Amino acid sequence: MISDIIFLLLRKGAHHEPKRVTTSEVAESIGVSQQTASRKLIQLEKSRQLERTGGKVFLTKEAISEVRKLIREVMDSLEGTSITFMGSVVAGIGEGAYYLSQKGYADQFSKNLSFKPFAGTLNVAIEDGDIEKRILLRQQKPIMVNGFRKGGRTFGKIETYRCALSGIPCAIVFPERSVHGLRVLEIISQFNLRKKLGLADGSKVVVEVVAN
Amino acid sequence: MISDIIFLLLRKGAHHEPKRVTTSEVAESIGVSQQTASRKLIQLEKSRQLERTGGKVFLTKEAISEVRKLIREVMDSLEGTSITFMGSVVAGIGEGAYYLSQKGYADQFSKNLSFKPFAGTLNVAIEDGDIEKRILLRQQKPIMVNGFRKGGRTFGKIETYRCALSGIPCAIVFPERSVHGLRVLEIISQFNLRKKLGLADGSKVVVEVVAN
DNA sequence: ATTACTAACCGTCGAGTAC
DNA sequence: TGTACTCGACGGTTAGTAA
Repeated sequence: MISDIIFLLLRKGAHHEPKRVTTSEVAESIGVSQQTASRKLIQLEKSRQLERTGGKVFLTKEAISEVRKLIREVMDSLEGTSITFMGSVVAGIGEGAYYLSQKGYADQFSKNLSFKPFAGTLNVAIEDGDIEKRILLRQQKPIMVNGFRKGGRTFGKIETYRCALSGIPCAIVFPERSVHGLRVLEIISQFNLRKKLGLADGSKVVVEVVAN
Repeated sequence: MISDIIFLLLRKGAHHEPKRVTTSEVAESIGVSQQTASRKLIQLEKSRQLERTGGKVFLTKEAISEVRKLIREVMDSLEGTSITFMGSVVAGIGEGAYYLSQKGYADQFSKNLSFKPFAGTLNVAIEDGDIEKRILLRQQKPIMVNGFRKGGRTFGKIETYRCALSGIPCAIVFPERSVHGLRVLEIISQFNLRKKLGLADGSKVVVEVVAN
């Protein structure tokens, strides 16, 4: 069983570098007393899941490895519930970037998808054989991003679905009035996917939809 | 905090369909008494994380949703923990080219890694300090390329990991029976990397592993 | 066989407190 | 400030056992 504290420290980034964390802080976060938090930290230190020096906490490789193992196991189990598209990168017309730069959308993406999107979409033309999967996907309940008005212009609502490209958390977006046909998926992510994954027009990609 | 039992049931596939699970089985798996397991199952049922009917257990959508949330959080945190090897190009013995020319492998590479590899591998000797990173890498879930038989010969399975050299998407391959020691990584790509990146024996390279 | 109750146990929790 | 010790009390755990 992986302790709550490990997940907390992971969220704090204590796997990268030692992070300053007080016992009261830990206590607050996991809902126990300062004393209990202190004791638990000592236990974790003894079992070599973390190291402490000068009030700073650092997760050991062993602990991270354990977490990775759990994640892998769970992902394997959850697999099969997912829809997978094969496709290739196609050029966009830069319109996605315009929409993503709108605060009205960006804030909602951050809130609902838990990442703030890079200002640009990756357009993926899916293989003919996978087009029916698109119908399947659209039958699922989307994560909604509401429309808004700004400067006399109306920005329509956007329906999104979480997905992953090469393990990177992304989202497929379906704007109310899409300029794309049924063959193209518009994908947003925290990163510039072309750069991060070394993609160019024509690059083959696999878009794995993960359930919300 | 997500209970051990939820992860156990997930591994059993109790999110797809009700699964037959006994309290003793659960007890054994999580290292408690049968009585405790029984109690915990009752608690989980009360908190609507699972449903039980006729000795079968079924995870609720709520529980699965919770797990997905955790997984997403952890993956986001782990992001950027990417492993990077420093190394230098070394001469190969041309064996890689022979393997890659085998249709049985090439097709799978195309499918699983989404590029059809150039018939030749780049061998990179990693720096001594980075050898432990190799262990770390091997703990991650590889992209599998299955073995096959052809003309009475057996070709073993290959475990691969996505990586990038100077932004070019590549893969590190670990054949089941490798001729290389722990110091050498075998890298494949769509391109002739020596040509494309102007590499010669001894050239320093950075191999960046990207999450699968 | 399996599940789940009761009862006694023991371990964990947190208040108080020293450092 | 913040950490970690002691110790009384509470709650979770297990053995025994009934259904």
